[in-house]
Amino acid sequence: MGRGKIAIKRINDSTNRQVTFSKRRSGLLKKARELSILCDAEMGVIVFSCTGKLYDFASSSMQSVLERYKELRDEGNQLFNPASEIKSQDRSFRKSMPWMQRSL
Amino acid sequence: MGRGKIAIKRINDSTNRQVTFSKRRSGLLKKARELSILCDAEMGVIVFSCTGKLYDFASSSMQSVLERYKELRDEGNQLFNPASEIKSQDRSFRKSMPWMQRSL
DNA sequence: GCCACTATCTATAAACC
DNA sequence: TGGTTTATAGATAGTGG
Repeated sequence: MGRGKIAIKRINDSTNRQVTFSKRRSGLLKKARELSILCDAEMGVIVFSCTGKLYDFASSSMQSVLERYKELRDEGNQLFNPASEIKSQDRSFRKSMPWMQRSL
Repeated sequence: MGRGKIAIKRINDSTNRQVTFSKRRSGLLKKARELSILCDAEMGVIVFSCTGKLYDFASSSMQSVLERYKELRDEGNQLFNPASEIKSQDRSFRKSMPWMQRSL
């Protein structure tokens, strides 16, 4: 969008990259906020800038989103009950996440 | 965007809400992917539909994003070293997140 | 590195299959 | 219920201060 079309690849010029990051980051967070409100969806967005600064959005609270994410991952993992029904998921989220076990 | 303008408030009609969710979710994930590539930013997006289905995107891996998020939260919390320098953050992320302590 | 402008590009609300 | 089309709203690339 804008005066010219750009290819989706890393922007080499750091100044331009920073400007684009600022613009698109705010656009992304706005879209996230709108989606959560319009569709009553729980969601979270976490973004780190190149300089390590954090920007985020959570419809409820990030804690709630991450807890729910972890629960769904645990279910998908079926670490302790491999025979039980597996909830359908679109993508490959059934990989083990031992680093998150017992964190709550 | 579209034939008509809509207010940013919960869509009451469930069919319409579902359609909008589907469209805007894919748009959001696309934007997230573009931002991460264009600006070389590490990021993660987690979305739950009304029906509880999970959709997400992570530039690297969700594990990496969440670990980094936790680390930054811990720094900001300064739970064990309140006198040390506090990294600047835009928003109110310095609330305690005891539920995440010692999870890694 | 940040705000304003605006020509253009993209996302999407409705309509239609 | 899920794709396709189309007009329009919205996002943003390039530019200037």
